Amino acid sequence: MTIDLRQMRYFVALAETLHFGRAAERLHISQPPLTRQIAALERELGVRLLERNSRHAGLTHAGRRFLEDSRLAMATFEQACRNAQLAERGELGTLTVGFMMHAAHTVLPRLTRQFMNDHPDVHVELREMVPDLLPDAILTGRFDAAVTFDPGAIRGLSTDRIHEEQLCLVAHSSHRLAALPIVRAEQLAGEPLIATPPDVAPTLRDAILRYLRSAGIVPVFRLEAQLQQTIVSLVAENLGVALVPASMGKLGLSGLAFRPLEQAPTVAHVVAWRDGNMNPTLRPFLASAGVPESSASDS
Amino acid sequence: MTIDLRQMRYFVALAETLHFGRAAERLHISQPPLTRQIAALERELGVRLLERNSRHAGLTHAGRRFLEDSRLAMATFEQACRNAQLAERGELGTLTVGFMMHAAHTVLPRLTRQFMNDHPDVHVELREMVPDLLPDAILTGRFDAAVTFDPGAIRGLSTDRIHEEQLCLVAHSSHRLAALPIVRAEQLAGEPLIATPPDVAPTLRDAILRYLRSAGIVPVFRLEAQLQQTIVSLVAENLGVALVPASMGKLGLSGLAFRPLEQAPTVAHVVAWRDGNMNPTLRPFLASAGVPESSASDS
DNA sequence: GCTATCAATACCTTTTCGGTATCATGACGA
DNA sequence: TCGTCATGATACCGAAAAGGTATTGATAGC
Repeated sequence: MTIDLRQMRYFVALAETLHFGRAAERLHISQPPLTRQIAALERELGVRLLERNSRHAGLTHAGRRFLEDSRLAMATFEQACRNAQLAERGELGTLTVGFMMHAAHTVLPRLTRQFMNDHPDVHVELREMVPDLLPDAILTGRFDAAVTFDPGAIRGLSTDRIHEEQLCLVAHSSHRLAALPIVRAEQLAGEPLIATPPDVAPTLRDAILRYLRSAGIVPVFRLEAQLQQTIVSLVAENLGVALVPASMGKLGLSGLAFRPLEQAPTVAHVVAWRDGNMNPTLRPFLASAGVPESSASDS
Repeated sequence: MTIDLRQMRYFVALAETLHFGRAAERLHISQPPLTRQIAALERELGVRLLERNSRHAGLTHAGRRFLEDSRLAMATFEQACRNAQLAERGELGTLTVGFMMHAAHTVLPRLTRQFMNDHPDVHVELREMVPDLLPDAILTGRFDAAVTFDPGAIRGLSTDRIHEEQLCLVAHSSHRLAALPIVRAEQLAGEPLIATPPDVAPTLRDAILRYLRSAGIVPVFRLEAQLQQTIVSLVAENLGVALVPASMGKLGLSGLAFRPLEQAPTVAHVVAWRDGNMNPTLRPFLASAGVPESSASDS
């Protein structure tokens, strides 16, 4: 078929006025081209769309049907164009965000709500993952962005700090350390500690190690688990104490004491993304996360 | 926008091959026009659809979105064209059929099933109506066709007989006439009859009158109702006897006796339509009803 | 650095589209 | 009944757009 959207547009105008002259005027063309295009349309369709009585024209049944369908087709076409523009501006599309479980208790909920409010037509896919696997998932393009502990400098990966919190001590309520209003590093000497394995969250593990070593303590790790939630649960069973991000205290588990540390170390959450990720929805997401325009764009 | 379906078609071909030369070949044009049309499309949309690396091209996120939407838009467009052709052939559209209630027990079910089987995309609207109002409803265009007792010759109305049946006597089981295997007109003398009012179904009323008068009987109508079903129900209450189309006996009401009449008069069902009704679904409907092509077309 | 490949550009030809003028037709009024 | 008016169809012309051929430009791989 050589039928054209123009012919469809002409036909709709004609069907709505049922008058070649007035329809042509509305289309900003003269009457003869309109007559010709309609004739061509009818010829190419092989369908009589209008009943002309030389006095006034009326739609045939097929014409009425074609009018409805034409309106739909034109709307669908225009929607396609509009969507392309929205997609390029990052206001329409899909964004896949990986995050470590711990972030579900800190920045992720508000970040997600903020972004989804500002960009209602972006489909967001959230994927939980242990921190050490996130950088690779971003670099291979499986995720567009990630929220995790700072993984340090990685080639091709940009990061921006969006959250920082102190570590605190968590111990069973009956533990001797639970009686202290504030805990000093030296007081942890010889205490069996529960922590994440070194490869799962190196930043967090390192922060704990540095803190203890600066007080001359050689830590004893007898029990390890990947998730902070798991660690806290194990502490609740009195299997040891742990240094965890202060936000874990908000979970409201009973039988536990969260105590501040003197000169407490901090851990940061970052949002991370691949340099050169062209998903247009990424920039708005970074903007919602508070990443400065400069560091978002020079990646 | 001056964006064209052609450009969309070109883009889809290009997006599917990701190669200007091969896409152009598939479109039966040479490569330069394709390059130009795609460039024009991107310019008019204001959206970069392809990432060209001079070695091979890839879709941008917006391009991927536009590809999906373009496929939908093109399909919708083609559907519009196809539908117009189907509508003209009467294979798609809406047919409104009025009918007298009595036809629901005779020809209407099989006629409707036949037509809907043969024309699955035609929407059928059935409207019950008392017989005397049907011709006007057709002439004013509210219905495309009607199934009713023969209304006689009406200007602008064509009819074709599609069903004929004898009248029979219906009486209460305890009635004296119920004992007879066959009933003669003379035996109805003085019997109170239930019938339709003269203006509701003149043909039927006249057939009954002629039958009785030919036997020299002056009928006594003490009770009248519009619907044959109502009449039969009243007979079941022993409020009188009635002459009704034989098909009423199939309803299976208990306590009633249906008896054949000697020299029984017949009543016909016709399908009726307005001369010059241009609804394309009407011809196929008349064909399903068994109306000869000649009488359907010369109207 | 050379070559092969592929998209972009230049330039020309053909097609299509729109504009003006005019014609054909049928309704309406004198 | 004839003239007039309204309206869609045709004829013809100029402008715009599309496609074709030849060529250039850029880059990946040897």
